[in-house]
Amino acid sequence: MSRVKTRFAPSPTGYLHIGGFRTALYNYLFAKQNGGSFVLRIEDTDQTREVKGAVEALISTLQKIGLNWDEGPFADKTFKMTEKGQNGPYFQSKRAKIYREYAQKLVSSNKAYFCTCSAERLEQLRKEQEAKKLPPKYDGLCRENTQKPIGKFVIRLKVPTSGEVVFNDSIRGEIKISVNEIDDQVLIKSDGFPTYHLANVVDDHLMGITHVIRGEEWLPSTPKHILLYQGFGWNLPVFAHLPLLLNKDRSKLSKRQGDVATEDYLNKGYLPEAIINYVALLGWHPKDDRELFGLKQLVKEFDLKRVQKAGAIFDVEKLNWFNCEYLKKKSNKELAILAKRFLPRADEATLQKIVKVEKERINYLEEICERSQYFFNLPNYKQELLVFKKSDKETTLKSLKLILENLNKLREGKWKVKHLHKILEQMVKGNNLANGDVFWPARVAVSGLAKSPSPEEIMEVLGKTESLKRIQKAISVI
RNA sequence: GGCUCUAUCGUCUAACGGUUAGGACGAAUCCUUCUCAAGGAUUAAAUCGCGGUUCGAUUCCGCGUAGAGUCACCA
Repeated sequence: MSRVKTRFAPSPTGYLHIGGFRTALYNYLFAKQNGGSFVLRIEDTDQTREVKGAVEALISTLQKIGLNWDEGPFADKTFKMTEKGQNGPYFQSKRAKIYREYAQKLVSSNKAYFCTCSAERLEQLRKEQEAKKLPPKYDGLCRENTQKPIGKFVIRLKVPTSGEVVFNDSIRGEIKISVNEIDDQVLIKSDGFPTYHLANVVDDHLMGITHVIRGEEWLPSTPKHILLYQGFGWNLPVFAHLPLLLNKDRSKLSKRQGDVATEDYLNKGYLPEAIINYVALLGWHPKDDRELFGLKQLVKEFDLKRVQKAGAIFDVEKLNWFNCEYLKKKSNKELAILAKRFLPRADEATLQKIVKVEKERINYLEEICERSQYFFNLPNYKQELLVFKKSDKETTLKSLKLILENLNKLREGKWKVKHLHKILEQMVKGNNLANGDVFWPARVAVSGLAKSPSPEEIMEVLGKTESLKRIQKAISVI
């Protein structure tokens, strides 16, 4: 058995679809656990669909999330964005000549032919077939055409007229399709570029791909690919068709029903490790009940045999949970760096303090921006909010005055949660008050909110001056 | 419509043909508590239907049903 080699072969549509990311991840995991390599190949043979900046976006997302591809003999070394040790992805658009040569070989061996049918004729044909309720298929008019025509032409695959294609999918088992279901697929388009099917098969063979791990949407066209392998006389790779990632309504995961771009999640401040962990578990599960896995552990534990057959709904709620778990593992310092872009106004020290109180209350880092506004500007609040539900106005006023008086005695250097808490606690005991009489108004005074972290946490972030100012204000409005 | 794939709690999923069908997310309740969050405890929640094979079927087979994917000079 030759060395394992897998590939991720996206077409550059502008962003990395989360389903595409899972495909890439599984390819990566499988290659690495077998000591093999993982290559990236950009399938950009459709000149009409070129999206500028798409390749760079794709690569930058892959790099941000930490999936690195290996170099290969066909790597394009001129590609700028690559880093040390990575010789860049393959670009099919730069290999058009290779595909044409291979298509010609197929024609020479009578496995393909030149077709000069016009778009109009094909359109006409389709309409007739539809009217007769027949499946739309090329009628084979040019089937015997082995001479290269003058002018525009395409090259089509000459699908056998009888028999069936049988292959084994390592996730789904044996799959059988009659050749009658397979159309004489265009291999080389009239612009000289290959279609997906040809380029894919030629590259997978030339690059020595041993395992083709891709989305289930490719299952119906796999027989065409097998016919191509057979036409060339090449050995088949192992095929594994992954179940689809689904919207809530069980249709194929798409835009319009939430974020499907991996970078959207990255931009919102979901951690790469959380995304990797969650996505890995969408369609795969280890033998036991463990759920928290880092990339390295996944490489060790992943098992293609345990990949699910049915599609999986992408549920943000569970992603949130994973993200919270990984957020908790980060130090305040690390989080402060990551949160910087969401709170550009705050300095390093403040950021660390904010992160400390908010990190357990957010699902993803972007939320910290909205959530922590009260640190910078005291929101307007109704004076009634200052009074705890089990308290009254007089007690609250008395309490606030006591808070101001007692906290004022605390030196700036000791303005920490621990000491602040102790003072407030002693105030409660010493004055025969309830916790709600003291902590609630203190909290509302400094946050202006009905729901917030505890008063002492907030005060530590605000500092003595600002905290006392806010308490003073509460006394004046009540 | 043809072809192909798929089917366990709301969601992700576990279960050599033998389990009180397990875990996680989410939900609910309670505890803790100044509120929120976190934490702790508890609860509800599933084998698509019908046949067959078998002592025994979530598991194997058939038929149905439902859902999805795919039928391009897009990938």
